[in-house]
Amino acid sequence: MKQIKKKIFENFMAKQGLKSTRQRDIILEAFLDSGRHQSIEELYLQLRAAHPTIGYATVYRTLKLFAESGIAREFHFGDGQTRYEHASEGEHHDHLVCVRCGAISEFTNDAVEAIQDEVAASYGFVMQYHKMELYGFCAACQQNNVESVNR
Amino acid sequence: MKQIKKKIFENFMAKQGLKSTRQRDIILEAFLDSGRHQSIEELYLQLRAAHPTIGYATVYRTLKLFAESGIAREFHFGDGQTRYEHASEGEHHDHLVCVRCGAISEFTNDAVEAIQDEVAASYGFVMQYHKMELYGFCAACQQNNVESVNR
DNA sequence: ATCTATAGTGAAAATCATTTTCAGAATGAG
DNA sequence: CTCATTCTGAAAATGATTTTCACTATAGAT
Repeated sequence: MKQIKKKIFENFMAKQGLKSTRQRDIILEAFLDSGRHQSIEELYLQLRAAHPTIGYATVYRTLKLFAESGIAREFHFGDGQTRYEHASEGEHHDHLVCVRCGAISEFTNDAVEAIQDEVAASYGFVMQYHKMELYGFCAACQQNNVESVNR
Repeated sequence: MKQIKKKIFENFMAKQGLKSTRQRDIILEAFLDSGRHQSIEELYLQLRAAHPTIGYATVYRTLKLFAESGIAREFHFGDGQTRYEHASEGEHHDHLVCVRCGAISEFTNDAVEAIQDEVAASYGFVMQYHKMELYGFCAACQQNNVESVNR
């Protein structure tokens, strides 16, 4: 999986006439190893530990390239930060976001996918992509009052 | 409907010990008369025509109050601007967003609502609210290549 | 109606995430 | 190895939103 994505990105860069650099390799590696739904800041701070010279702007720029190449997808969950998650061709899932601790989990539901196509069709829409997010209290946050933050 | 919302807001303000002011009345009136999905800037510019002295900050502050009181709902459609739409107790709908002209239409689908509850339950989630957005090309944009912008 | 504590306002400054600029550094096709 | 091109990091710029601050308006008590 990781190798496939590296390959996809490599092909994308070649096709666009863009160069492969040490920084991009480092950021790609870190992104692929990271948990899903990382914010740019989180990834930057993590990177910075091992590679103190990498700049914020480069992380921004590189994550944008990942999204363009198709190996990542951009997300906004209303907290003002852009997050990136790993993306795979043909694969789609939706999100459950805990409004208390911020934990984000994923789910897939075929019925939802089907209904979406139906709705789009009935409005004469040609759908490109869609988002579905359920916001509420996750199981953990209902039980304890601990400040559990886990994205 | 308009009167009901005014009443709801009035009650909310009273309960919070907040004052009723000329500006808030003006903004409320404009918001209720406006189309749905207005961005803050759009509403501000419209207001400014009739009331040149109203400040940007006041519009921001007042729209936040509308959202807190329940008569408005905040939305982000990925264009970096916050939009507010009219909200009513118990009523829910989702959105179709045209990626070309930006037109936003609404739809409701009971099956979607039902499935959402189901999914949330299966994850032990207590759902507060949810969002579903379909992005694609609206019927108009498929036909003509005109720069039709209509939110 | 008047006082007065409190909340509200507008303008400008501050903030925060993100983007751009710019001068120097790295890459890779030839 | 050369050299045009792309990259990079740091800092400045941007754009949306929030806060600050001195002043004003509101509303409950007098």
